[in-house]
Order: sequence, then structure tokens, then C-alpha cells
Amino acid sequence: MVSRKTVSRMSRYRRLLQSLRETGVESIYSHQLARHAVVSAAQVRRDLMVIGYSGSPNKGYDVTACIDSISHFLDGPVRQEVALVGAGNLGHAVLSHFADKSPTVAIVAAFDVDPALTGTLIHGVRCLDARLMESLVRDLRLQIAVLTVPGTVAQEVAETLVRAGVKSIISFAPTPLALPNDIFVEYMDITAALESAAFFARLGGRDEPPANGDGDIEPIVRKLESLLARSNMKLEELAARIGADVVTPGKAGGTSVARIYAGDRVSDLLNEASDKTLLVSNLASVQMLRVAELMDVPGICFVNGIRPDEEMVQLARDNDTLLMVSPQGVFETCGRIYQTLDGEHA
Amino acid sequence: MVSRKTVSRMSRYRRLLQSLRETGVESIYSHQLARHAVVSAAQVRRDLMVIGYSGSPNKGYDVTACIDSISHFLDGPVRQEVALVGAGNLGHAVLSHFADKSPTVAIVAAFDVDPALTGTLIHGVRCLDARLMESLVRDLRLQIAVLTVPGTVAQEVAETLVRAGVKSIISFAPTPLALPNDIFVEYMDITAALESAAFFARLGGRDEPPANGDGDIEPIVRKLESLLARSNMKLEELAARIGADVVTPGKAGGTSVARIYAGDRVSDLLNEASDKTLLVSNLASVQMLRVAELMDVPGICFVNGIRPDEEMVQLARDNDTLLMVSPQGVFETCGRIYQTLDGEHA
DNA sequence: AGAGAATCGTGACAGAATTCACAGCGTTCG
DNA sequence: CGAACGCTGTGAATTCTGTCACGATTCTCT
Repeated sequence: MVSRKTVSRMSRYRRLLQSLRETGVESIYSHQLARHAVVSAAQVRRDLMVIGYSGSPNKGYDVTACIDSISHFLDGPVRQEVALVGAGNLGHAVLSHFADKSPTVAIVAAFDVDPALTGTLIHGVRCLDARLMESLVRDLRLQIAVLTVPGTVAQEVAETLVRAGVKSIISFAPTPLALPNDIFVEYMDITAALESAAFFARLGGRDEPPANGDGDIEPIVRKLESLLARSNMKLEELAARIGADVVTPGKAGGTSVARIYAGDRVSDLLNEASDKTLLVSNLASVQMLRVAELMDVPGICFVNGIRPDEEMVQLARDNDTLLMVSPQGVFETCGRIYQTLDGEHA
Repeated sequence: MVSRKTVSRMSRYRRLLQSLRETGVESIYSHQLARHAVVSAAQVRRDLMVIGYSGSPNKGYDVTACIDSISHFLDGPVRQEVALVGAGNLGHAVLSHFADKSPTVAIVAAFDVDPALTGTLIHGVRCLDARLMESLVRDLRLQIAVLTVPGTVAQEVAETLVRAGVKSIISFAPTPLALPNDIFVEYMDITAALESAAFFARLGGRDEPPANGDGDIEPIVRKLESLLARSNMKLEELAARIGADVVTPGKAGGTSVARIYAGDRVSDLLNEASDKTLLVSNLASVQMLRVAELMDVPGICFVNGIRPDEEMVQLARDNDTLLMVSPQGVFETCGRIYQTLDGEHA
């Protein structure tokens, strides 16, 4: 019996060979194909042995003939048709992934419960009401299904599919499926993949990124949604009111903001900042400034009287970012700004 | 050293345990957890042994304590942040998949070359210009990346990421990545999964779907895009012109169509047919009729003088589908219809 | 023509992953 | 109280997967 992994590698070889053929390669040695596929040469030879394809000792494998052999092995005599269940985000992505590809295996129908989707064409595939699924899958003799439904219904849907004659399921749901043993199930568990990746990222060497940059500080975040910031006060004026020094002037004609964001996590900044946000932060680092610049943040307020160094000042000046330094901490600075705006507003 | 598979199962166990806890389960035996996870009981015990968690022989494993143990093992001391590269269909899907999930590992930035995407928020994650990727990944100390870019650029992007300090990559690209050995790569190869599924579907028992329906015939498709079909001719009149018998009358008041589709593949019908399409087919089967009904096809023309059986006639009548039988084959029938319309139009 | 070089095919092997099987231990019940 | 039961933890056996090494084959070069 040929193993699941072998089959999967076969699919990979074929794709590599096809793309190689397009670049004009006519024959290839096992070690070359191995390098492309990132496996060992012995592995390649053994795999090709399984499907009974033989190369010649001097020319290696004939690319076209080998593709044909793999195809003969992998593909059935007729096109195999696939149902996709769950036309949400993932479903769409999978459909687009297979649009116009592979004539030998094709997704021919999608199913979803959402009435807004049923009847529409998604990347060339008709989306139908999920209630029709069982009878249609049966009628169309579909033996393969892609499951892109929420985990909560995955089991139930899978059972229905099996009842309708499906033999293989590819599940993107995070739930394991309890199904008869003769049903082939391939899990694409994105969550597990990500968590594994996280685990091994941590393991694989504690070393710093290769050069560049200086470190984040502790992840203390104090976010203040300044809902009152409809005031027209200029940052220059605000600085004066809270007793902060303006280090670089920012845009000519004054700078005003609609929100204030206080925090030290560079990554949060990506989500929170905008061109209308004043950033208040403990972290006076170049990276902070770079990200701020990236997000078109018009003004930044450092706290605790920490003066930015020359490099940062230069950077801020170049970008017309207003830079101020408050003598107090984040909390007090925020508090005073809040009060100021509140008074202004009332 | 703990293996990749074990880690991935751990992630699975944790999710199962979490959902079990929500339903009020406080302790669980290895064989129960095994059944949920679709692995063997011994496997569960051995895996839990790896992380050093011990249950009690009579109560089994304490669900909460076990979750904590797994978390202690899997999660790092700080939240791990992830970059996503390629905010196309798949990228969107992955982002939505992880939106608001898992506080211990989070996608904090997305990158794409498309200027229409950069600057936008996608499922709560900021999408940025891919040119900023290297420096931002470096500055943010991201060690994990999800690759949802086309296969053609996957290698290049991966190399850049590694240069920026990334340690783990999850790749959805169909291309194997050649990277240093200490980089963890997890492939989510959808194409390979589908082709494997197709292979094993074919293998797993040649048996028919459990009851119901009768088979498709050979996949001969002749598609005729009747671009001229702007004629107002009613199907009844058309039938008369081409010498076809009308078996069931269809909607009261006559039936007209804008397109003609000829073919025998039920699955193609799903994509091609509409409520303005006349279907011409060799295949006089109940399933054909069912699908036609599903797509609101107003009229069907069988060929070669094959009369539909009583069941089909009844079905067509019930659905107000016009059913006609042409004495000739698909080719001739199509030809004559074409000619008729052409003449009509000229 | 014959030696040499390179590669394929494959039996034998090594290592990983999984399952088996049983000792050890608490619980329950007579 | 003691035997019987059922579960865990783990050494041993088994199965699966991939690698090694070497004979066989074909071409090239002298």
C-alpha cells in the first residue's frame, strides 16, 4: 500500500516538473529534482520507483514522461469532481486557489446556508443551498469534499457528506472528525500549524535578529480613547497647556489631531494610529518613530522628560512630525490632556 | 527533542479540552480524549507524558490542570507576534480565521504589494506596503510569518523574511521553500491535499453511492453559445420548426430563452444553466431534470427521439418545465435551432 | 574497444512514531 | 478486609518512513 506522504510528494514532484518543463528542461537527475522539492535524492528515486517510472542512468528522468507517469498514477481515468462546503472567507479563498487549475480534479459545486450566497457564481463555481447538498452530492457522484465550515458544524456536515457517498474529505475545521475508517480525511489545521510554528520559533535559537534596531520595553499599554477630542486646539497650544516642550515643530501651519493614543507597543501602534492621532509613549526609540512616520502620525509626545536623541529629532524634522516632551508620566500627561480638552469642550 | 507531530497534537488536545471544559467537563480519561481527538488512548497518554502532566488513575486527567500544562508547554512567556504576507483571498481568510482568537499568538501586521490594500485594516489587522516588510519585521522582532503569496514569489519573500529574523514560516504556497535548516517551515499545500484526497477517494472501495439515482453517461459535451438568441421566438414555435415533440408544455403563456446550452455533464449544468437557458441533452435522466429544476431552467430538449419516462414527465409537469424531444442528435438539433434563429434574426 | 564516471534501482538498515502490554495504584463492592 | 476493577505511566515490540550503500547500466573519452 502506498502511503499518504508518498502521494503528497508525488503531487509536489509533478508541479515542480511541470514548471521546469515550461522553462525548457527536458530531463532531470534525481538529486536535482530532490533539491527543488527539498527532499533527499534517495527519496525521489524511491518515490518514482513506487509508481514504476524508470529513468535512464545517464540522462536521468525524462521530464515529460515522468509527469505522465505521475499523472497516470495520481489521476483517475476520468476527471474527479469535488464539492466545497462552506463558502465563507476560506471557502472563497480555496475556490479562487483552484479556479481554472487542474483539469483532472475540479471543484464543481459549492454549498452554503447563507441565502445571500446561494445562486451566485464564486470564482466560476456555482454556490448552492446547503439543503440540496446531500441529494446533489449523491446525484453528481461526488466522492471528494472540501470542508470550510465552522468547527461547530463540521462533524455534522461531514457525516452528511459520507452518507451521500463522499470518500475523501479535506477539512479546514479545527475539529477532528469521527468518521468510518475507510474515509480518507486530510486535515488542514491552520491553528495547529500556527501554534506549532510559534513553538518552534521559540525553540530555534534564542539569538537576536541579525543586526539593526534596539529593543522594545515592557508591554505596558495605557490606551486612552479621547472621545472628546473634537476640539480644534492645535498641538502647539496643547503642549503649552500641559507644560510640554515642543522639540520639532511638525507641519507648517500647525498640527491638530482627533484622537490620542497612549502606549508603548509598536505593534499596537499599527492598528491604532492614524494621521489624526497624537501618540503618547514612554518608549522613545527610533523604531517607534519609524512606525509613527509610517502611519502618518502627525504628532508624538514622549513623557517623563525623556529627550529624544539627535537621530530621532532629525528623523522627526525630516518627516514634519511634531515631537514634544512632557515632563510627567503617561498617566499624568494623559490626564492633563484630557482635562484640558474637556474644559475646552464644555 | 519533541516532534512536530506531537506539538501539533498538543494544540489539538488543548482546543478539545477547552471546548469540553465549556460544557462542564471537569475530568476526562485518556480514552475519552482519544476518541474526541481521533487518536489512540496510548497516544494521548504518551503525549501527555512528554509534557510531564500526570493524571490520577481513578479520575483521569483534570481538564483545567491539563489545559494549563499544555499551555505552559506550548505558549511562550510573552505573546508571540506574527506577520502575514500576501493579503489576497487566502490572506484574508487566514486573518479572519485568527481574528480575536488566541491571545498568546497573534497576527499583528499584514503585507501586500497591492496599493489598494495597503493602509487598510483587514479583520482588525493593519495591511502595509510590502516594501516595508523587511525593516518592520525586524523592528517588531517578528519571528513567525504566514505566507499567503503566489508560488512564484514565495521563495524570494521567504528569504527576505529569514533575513529579517523570522524563525518559523507557515506557507500556503504550492512551492517548497529552500531555507536554512534551523528555520521551521510548515507547509499547508492545498493542492497536494486535494490531489491526495482524489487519489484515496479512488482507492477506497469501488462501491457505488449508497442507493439512489442512475448513472451519468460518457462525458461528451457540445456547447453552443447561441449568441443570436435574442429572438423572441417561443420554445413551442421553435420545437415546431425543428420538428421536435413538446411533451410537457411548461409555463402557461409560453416560454422563451436567451441562451442554449447543450451538454450531458450534470456538473457543467450547474455553471452554465440559468432561468433563460434551453438545455439540450443526450442524457434523459431524472438527475438531469432535478438539476435543471434547481437552476430554474425553463426548457429541456432531449434528442435522438428518446422519450422521457413517466416519472420524468411527471416531474417536469410539476415544475412547469417545458420538455421536448427532438428526433435528431445533439449536433443536428443544435444546428437546426441555430439556423432557425439565424434566419429569424436576419 | 575498454576504462572511467555518473546515475538509477533496490535490498538492507536506522530511526522515529505508534501501539502493545503490563506493573502500580486508588476505588468499589462484597 | 480483601479481591476485582479500571485507569495511568512506561518499557518493549511493532510498524512506518526515510537513508545508505552498492550492483547494474549507459554514456564518454582515450
